[in-house]
Amino acid sequence: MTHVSEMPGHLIRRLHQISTHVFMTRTKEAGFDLTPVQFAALDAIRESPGIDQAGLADAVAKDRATIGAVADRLEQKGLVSRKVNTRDKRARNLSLTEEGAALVAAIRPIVEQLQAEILPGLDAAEYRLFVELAVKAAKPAGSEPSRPTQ
Amino acid sequence: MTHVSEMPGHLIRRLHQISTHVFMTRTKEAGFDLTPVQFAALDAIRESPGIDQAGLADAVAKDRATIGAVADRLEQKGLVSRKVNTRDKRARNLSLTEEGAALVAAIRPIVEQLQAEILPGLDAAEYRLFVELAVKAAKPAGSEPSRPTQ
DNA sequence: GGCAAATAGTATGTACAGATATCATTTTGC
DNA sequence: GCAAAATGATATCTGTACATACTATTTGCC
Repeated sequence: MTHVSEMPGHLIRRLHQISTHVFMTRTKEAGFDLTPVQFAALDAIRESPGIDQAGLADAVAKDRATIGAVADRLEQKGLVSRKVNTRDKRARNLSLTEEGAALVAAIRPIVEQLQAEILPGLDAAEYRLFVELAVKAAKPAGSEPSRPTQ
Repeated sequence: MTHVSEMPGHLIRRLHQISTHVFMTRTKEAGFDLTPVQFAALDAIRESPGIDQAGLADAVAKDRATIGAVADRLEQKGLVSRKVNTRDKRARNLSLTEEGAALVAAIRPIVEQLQAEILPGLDAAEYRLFVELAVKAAKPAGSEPSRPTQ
């Protein structure tokens, strides 16, 4: 009988927890107050300025309700601006403020560096292997780039 | 420059999401209404009947506040009984009710089966490799069993 | 034996995370 | 061109998840 602690579900939950903790600790040390999801959202907006919330939800793999709340907080922090799309009045186009762009630029190197700390038990080769397997596992069923999300 | 979608932090968050979704879908299909954390807690109590909440928090790697809330819900569902420890009146000893024990026995095979679905993109060998790497990565710094958590 | 430190649990507040329902607006199907 | 379906966003609800602060109790130390 498999022990719960060796089931992928439990292991992944543990890693998620460690990952979040490392992120929060390191970024706070560096003087920032941002969650992993907020960072992911900012980075996605940087890559696709003017993206709407549904598009952002898709880009960071969250649902619209969650992204709405995240956008609220980012707007309140003055990192993101939200403008009603003139062509589709249902949609809100998101873009980084100057402050938001500066913050992403400053925090990105830190985030890249802390990745290694998320998997401290693995050596370089194992780390690469883990990432490779995780990418493969997290990819949606049809792996061909036939549906470019748009 | 590494893309966010290939950073361990993001990959792990995605996998966690998929994992939770598979768990909820499959167990609901089978007629159960239980979250992954609630299942983990029940299984830990089954393994250590009479464990207190701090011990349980340790066993499933959550903090005391979270476990208090989980225990509330499990008690309300009639799956767990909470008794004040007579020797230490601060502590509450948790054990499975008859209903709780029956539920764990019924749901455990389902949970074991759905694990494979969490990583659908991986073949058997890759799956085993992933679990091996995840176990290694999730293990606390000092890997020797010198500190048996008690 | 008595007081400080440690510990178990609870309460509160913030932030995801997803389900569901609702509303406004746009697209479509005919 | 208009009703119906689809879509973008918001609101609400449940459930983690953790930090911090607080109470009650126990333990350690002198």
